[in-house]
Amino acid sequence: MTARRGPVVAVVGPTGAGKSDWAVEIALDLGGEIVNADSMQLYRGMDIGTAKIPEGERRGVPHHLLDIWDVTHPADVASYQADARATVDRLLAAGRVPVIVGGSGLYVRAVLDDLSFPGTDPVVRARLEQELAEVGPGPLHDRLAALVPAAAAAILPSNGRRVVRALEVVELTGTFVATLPEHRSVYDVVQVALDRPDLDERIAHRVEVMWQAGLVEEVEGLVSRGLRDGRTASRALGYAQVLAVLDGAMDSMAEAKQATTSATRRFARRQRSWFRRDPRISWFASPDLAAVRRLVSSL
RNA sequence: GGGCAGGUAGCUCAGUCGGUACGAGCGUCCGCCUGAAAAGUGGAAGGUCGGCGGUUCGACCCCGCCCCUGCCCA
Repeated sequence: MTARRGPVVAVVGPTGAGKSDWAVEIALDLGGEIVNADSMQLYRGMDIGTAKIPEGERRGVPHHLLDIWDVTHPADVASYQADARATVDRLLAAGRVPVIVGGSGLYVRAVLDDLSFPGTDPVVRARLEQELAEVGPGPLHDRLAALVPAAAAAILPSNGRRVVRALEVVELTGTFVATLPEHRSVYDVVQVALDRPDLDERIAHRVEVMWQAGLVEEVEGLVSRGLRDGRTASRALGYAQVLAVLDGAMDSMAEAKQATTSATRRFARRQRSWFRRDPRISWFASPDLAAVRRLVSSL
């Protein structure tokens, strides 16, 4: 493992709080560059619905790991981790401050913390998923319990997704650890979270603006590039709902908009509970540049 | 003024031939999360069943009056 070094800044928190803009300010202030840690902004062409910061608002600050995947590419934390680590290391070597920004909790941890992902095997995975579809999660969980009791105890029998992955890893490596490691970083990092008391209203407004800005057209354009086949991209908030209307599964765009708003709020709550358990994070209700500067200099 | 339908969880609604509300979805709150993570998943808290009175051993469910909402007729 690499020796601890930095500084690295991470701007996290629920969606719609204004992380991107604050991160640009921070980068400008510290001589840094942005490293994206938002799983959906990794996709090329998904701009409006992911609220990707427009070129014109980046104020000259280089942004890395935006638009690196095609919509058909299934998201993959492990490969993201490799890319992000390489980027961060390169920036540090150049004397720049990496400013990691994003609301994908697992992705942020994959960059900052000592997480190493066991391998994967498409064949094994496909077989297990097929089995899951046929018999449901119960029997698979029973099997996991026989193989690695501790892992089974930590994973609920109803969570087919996790059970499948656990079985896959067991098949590949002989065991599986079903709990996340300590919150300990491999870098000297300052993590700040931005949240807002009026986040729900902001989200509703943001969704409204996305539709006005042409989200529907964006989705239509992406469909021709294979969005429907994108395992991850097709499920993105806003995109999934527009697709549902285009496919006739949902009646109207008004309904899609409403569904997007409530799903986004639900997502924001999940993000909060993810980041809340990380004791290293300092929370802010509005951007505070001076506070970040202070935290960085006290590293 | 008359008629009809309805007033049950924060919201939309189920439900009970009179015997402790089996409620559901959404929302809210809390939690989990190692190669799909804007995904996946578990739990909890919320109801004096519109008001008052009556019948009854017992009413949210029956009767009366009243209030409110919607529709219809005048």
